[in-house]
Amino acid sequence: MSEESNLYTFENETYRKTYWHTCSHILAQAVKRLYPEVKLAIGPSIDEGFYYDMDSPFPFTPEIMEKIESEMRKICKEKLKLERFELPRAEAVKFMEEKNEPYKVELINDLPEDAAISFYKQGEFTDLCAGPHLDSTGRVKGNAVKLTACNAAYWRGDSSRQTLQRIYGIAFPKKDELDAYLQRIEEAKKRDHRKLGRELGLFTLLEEGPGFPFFLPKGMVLRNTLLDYWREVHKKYGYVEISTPIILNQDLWHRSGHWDHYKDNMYTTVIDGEDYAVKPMNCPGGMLVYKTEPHSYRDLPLRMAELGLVHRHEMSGALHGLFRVRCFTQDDAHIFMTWDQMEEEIQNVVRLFDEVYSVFGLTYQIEVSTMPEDHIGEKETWDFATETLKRAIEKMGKEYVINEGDGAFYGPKLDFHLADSLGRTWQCGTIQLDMQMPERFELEYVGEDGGKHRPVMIHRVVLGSIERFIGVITEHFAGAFPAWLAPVQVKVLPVTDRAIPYAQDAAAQLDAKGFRTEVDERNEKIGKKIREATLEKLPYMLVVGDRDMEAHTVSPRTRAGEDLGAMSLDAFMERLGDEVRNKTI
RNA sequence: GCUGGUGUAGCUCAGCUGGUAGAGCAGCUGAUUUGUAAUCAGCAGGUCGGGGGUUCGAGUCCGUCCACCAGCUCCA
Repeated sequence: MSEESNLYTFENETYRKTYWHTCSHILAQAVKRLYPEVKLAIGPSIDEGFYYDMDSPFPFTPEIMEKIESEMRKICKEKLKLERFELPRAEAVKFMEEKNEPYKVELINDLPEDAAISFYKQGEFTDLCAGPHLDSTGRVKGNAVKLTACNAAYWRGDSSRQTLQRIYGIAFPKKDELDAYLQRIEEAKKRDHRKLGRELGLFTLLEEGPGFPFFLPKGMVLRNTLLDYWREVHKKYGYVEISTPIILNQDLWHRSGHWDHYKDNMYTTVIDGEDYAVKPMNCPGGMLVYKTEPHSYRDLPLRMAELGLVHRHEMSGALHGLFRVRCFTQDDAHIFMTWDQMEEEIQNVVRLFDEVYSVFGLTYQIEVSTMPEDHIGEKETWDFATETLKRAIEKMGKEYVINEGDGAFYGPKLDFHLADSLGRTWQCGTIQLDMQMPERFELEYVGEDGGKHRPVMIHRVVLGSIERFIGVITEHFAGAFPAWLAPVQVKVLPVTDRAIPYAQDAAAQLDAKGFRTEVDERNEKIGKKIREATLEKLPYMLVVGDRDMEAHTVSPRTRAGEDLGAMSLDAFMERLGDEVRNKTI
């Protein structure tokens, strides 16, 4: 596809963002027409739509939002020309002062000395804006504009400043595109892991422990199956497993630097008059294990994995289902190695990631997070570590984006953002390179030369948090987990009471082969049993009735509603066994 | 933590301007024995998120705390 051919279509990102940006001006104009007392802050386009932040003396209720929407439609019909002009700084400030727009005045004052100060005028409305914009409000299709939400946002994203009200909107060139978009949002709601988690009996969150999830029996089967697989993969990649305590004394946290950099998020306790803290990360425990015995260069790289339960005090407003909790299990590992093993070892970790993510059909984008303001260690060490991370993945042909200043306090990292089936992304895996902890804990190994040397370390998680990952795959699969993961793989449904013993016998055979099986012995019609088993989203139902008893068959049905017809139980078990072994998605 | 909203039976939700709670599903009991997405009937189930206040009287009004939801901030 040639570049110019799609320049003015909605698929072109630049055009789309320009379209949405003009929408945000139309939104502001509509609000100012209806409510002149509202003060305007900023209104950009975003990845999906646009918003405008405003300071309003009253909340924007749904009724008000509808009024604004219809005013926006009117403005589109008016086909107002958008005209750009510039003003010198002093006049620009005066212009916005006269309009009584204090936020705009602040924005102008903060613009760099040499910046052109530009405005866009449409009808009676003029806004400070760098542009670009569509040439007329008539270019926006009025009936395909929708204001989707109104929420709080801080002025300039600073939580210590004024709370503004942000109105979100979306717009498309065609009405049916808007409808399709809204339908996709509905679909995402149906997949919400909090709803599915309750319906499928996986986990629950209770008032007695906000942010501390309870796993229910079916959720535990899923979790343990996931962890069995995790252990299998890690064994294959040369890891050993350890477990370290949840509570450790406060001296340790001072030594590791966590106390200085992380104490606001840590739970503390006192034991026998001494201060302790509940671990928010597993690394210090890993350091102590490393130090329990001397190491030779022959031991390296030493890959120590730990399914570590950590607790972090997250702000109450940040909690969200299994995605953001206050206690979770990290599938952590600390890899100790020599400096010249770094690159190869990073690649070894990435290969493990690739293998695991592909099993779930998840794709990812890599972010390289660099040195944050709050950090330990020298800039040169950081630069070296950051370059090593980049080089390792570049050599594997991986692409990445830079996330400036978002590294951990002890080192830069590669973050793996997984995209689910709806295209939403979640940060799960991370690979962090650390030259600080080995220093602080005085880790050593004996080199080929017989001298003592300091190892470097990788912290890494693949799934990230087991809880979050279960949330992600619940939404990714919409609760219909692949057979190898499904808490119940087969439900046997006797048509009448006469078939119950036959059903129990089939279930016993399935069970003996290791398949997770249930029998629906209730006195209900087969249609109801099928309906309910389908809603439970389990992979297979086995209908068994008089005909099957006669012919020594079972009649499997998939959750997708496909009747596979009568077959022998052995034939069915072979089919299911293949699916489980191959981890078919 | 901040802004706005919500909180009624296990779940999904009714309950008008204040007059001490209702449905469907789930559960239990019984009838029914049924072949690919809901058989019928009966029974039981709630100090209406907590604790205050206003009132003759509060699920309904007011303040407060808690939890949840949307977002901001922060993050695995």
